[in-house]
Amino acid sequence: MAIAPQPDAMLCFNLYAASHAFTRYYKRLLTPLGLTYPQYLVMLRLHEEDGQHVGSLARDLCLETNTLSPLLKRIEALGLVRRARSSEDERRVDLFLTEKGQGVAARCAEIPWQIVAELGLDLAQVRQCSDMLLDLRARLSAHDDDPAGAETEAAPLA
Amino acid sequence: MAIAPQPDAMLCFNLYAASHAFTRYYKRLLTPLGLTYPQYLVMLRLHEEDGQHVGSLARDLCLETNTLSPLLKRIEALGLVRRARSSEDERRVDLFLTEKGQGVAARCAEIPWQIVAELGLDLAQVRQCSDMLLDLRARLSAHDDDPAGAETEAAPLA
DNA sequence: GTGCAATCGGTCGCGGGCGATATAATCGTC
DNA sequence: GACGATTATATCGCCCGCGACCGATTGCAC
Repeated sequence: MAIAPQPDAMLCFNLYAASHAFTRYYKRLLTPLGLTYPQYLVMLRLHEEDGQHVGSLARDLCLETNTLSPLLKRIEALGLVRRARSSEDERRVDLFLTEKGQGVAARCAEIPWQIVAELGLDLAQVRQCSDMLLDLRARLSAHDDDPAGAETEAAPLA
Repeated sequence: MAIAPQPDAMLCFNLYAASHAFTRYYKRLLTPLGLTYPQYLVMLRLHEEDGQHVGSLARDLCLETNTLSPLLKRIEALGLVRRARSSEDERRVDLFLTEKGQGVAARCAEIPWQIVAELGLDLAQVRQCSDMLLDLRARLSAHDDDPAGAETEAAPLA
């Protein structure tokens, strides 16, 4: 179909397309809560561990702080989180769920189970796929810092 | 690490994170060509099949035309493609690689092999993962039209 | 032919995602 | 205490990605 011949192009494109498809799928459940998918991820993380600061959240979600800053202001404007300069380190901004935010976060936490049921996903397969993606991500980020890997410089084509 | 307990949340987040990681990884190779990742996808498709129209490209790449229209104007401004109203159907806009565009597209087509080599990916595993993602995408889009579960949502149209 | 629905591509607005850059707080060293 | 380096967050600009909506073209009735 699309991007046919090259195996890696297939993989990367399938990641790209599946990720967008999942986000679209979530939208049906998130719009009633007034949230977008990245905002939902933030709520999930704060539901697990309240009082984190911006950088911690950025590391967990693999995002830059310049992505999170405006997003956090938006969900603050929705009355879901409170942002407060840390007293320990005035550079940091700690994030706390409001009472309303705790309610929304609790509803967010139910969504994944709902989706597994709806899609009829096999949990073992889900786990296997997740592991593959984790491995892939590790390989990708390993080459991030290590520009032009140790040996793989020549042979652009097998 | 992030989004721990729920298996689906793990899968969806891993998709999300791996997709972004791959895009970042590609950036190192695409920036020298002056392309972004979605622009690269368009070039790949036109390399495979020149003269497609906008809607065809949108279907192949799972994007909306309102995403592609500005993107196509950008790579037209780069001198890589030519946009022309179809003579058969004046509603359609056909897309053709310029001479410069053909050169860039040829270089794009080499990138996937380069990446497989760099990452040391196992082709069988890559294929397996791609297949899982395709299956997942099929399930997701199947539920797109089919609102919620099978719980008699009273489909508006038979 | 006339009229109307469907199709195609487009603009607009908004929310990401990130590179480059700015600002303030903290740390390390003197 | 002074001061440069580092760290944490934020701002700006650009490019997606898409929902909502628009104008033009086409096809299908009739």
